[in-house]
Amino acid sequence: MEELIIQINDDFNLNKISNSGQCFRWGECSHDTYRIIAGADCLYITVLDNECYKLECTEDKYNSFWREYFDLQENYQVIRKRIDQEKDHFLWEAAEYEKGIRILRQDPWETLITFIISQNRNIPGIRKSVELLAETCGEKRLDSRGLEYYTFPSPATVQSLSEKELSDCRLGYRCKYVHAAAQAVTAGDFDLNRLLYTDHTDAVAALTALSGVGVKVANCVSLFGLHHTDAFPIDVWMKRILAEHYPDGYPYERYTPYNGIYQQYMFAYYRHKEKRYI
DNA sequence: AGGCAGGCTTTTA
DNA sequence: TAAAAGCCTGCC
Repeated sequence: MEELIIQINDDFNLNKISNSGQCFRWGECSHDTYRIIAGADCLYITVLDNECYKLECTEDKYNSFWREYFDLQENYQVIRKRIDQEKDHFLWEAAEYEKGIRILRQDPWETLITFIISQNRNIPGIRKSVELLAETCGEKRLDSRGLEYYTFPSPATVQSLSEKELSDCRLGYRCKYVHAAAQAVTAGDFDLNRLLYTDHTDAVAALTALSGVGVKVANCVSLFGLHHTDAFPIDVWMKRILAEHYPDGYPYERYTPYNGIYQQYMFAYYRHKEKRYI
């Protein structure tokens, strides 16, 4: 088995990332090991001492895929230190508590489908549907420990599914949204990768043109799938946070271009305080 | 025109 | 039974 030890001298907490609600195919194997499925790849990662981690992959695979996936070229300590403890105590406290969250660089297509599925559902339900979709039409592979996993299916593969096959993934009324998105991407009517190079406002405008993609889901895709770190998803929890802690308006300008990263700290922290882990 | 009520699949707690 | 990282349609 290929193994690699890396040291990460920055905020990086697997448990925080896993619980942050941006990824739905992370599995906790033990208190210190996670199995991560992303796109067509699977990785076991184990926490060691002194900011060191053991990755069950080759150095080439780390350099070509996982390093970028974890967004390791970005310095989150620097981003976190921009918060003024006096001016914005709630955000400061949230960031201190949720230190270790990073915005993963997930695949745009996988992120789009995942967040269409996410609407009006809790996290266990989202995980289940994503897994069923992968099992239905993803590719079966073996991970580094010889266990099976399913890759996330391509747009063409999802587009080829029947109504019943999608329905059996427990997608409910979202079936037609998932199918339409797969259709648009497969036909070339919708160029997701182009949106990697626009700003988040343009990306949100393009994404909301898709049926079943509203402003909230579009901002999630922009943030988690296109890595537009200024995207700021507002769901029911963020509405509560804004009403409770920013009754006179939220200072977006102060935090550009990292509004989305700060949003993640607040979202996770607030849910933690409300004891809503799922 | 733009805001709002009601409906939607299914799971989870 | 209500709520869940919502969105669409139809009505006013």
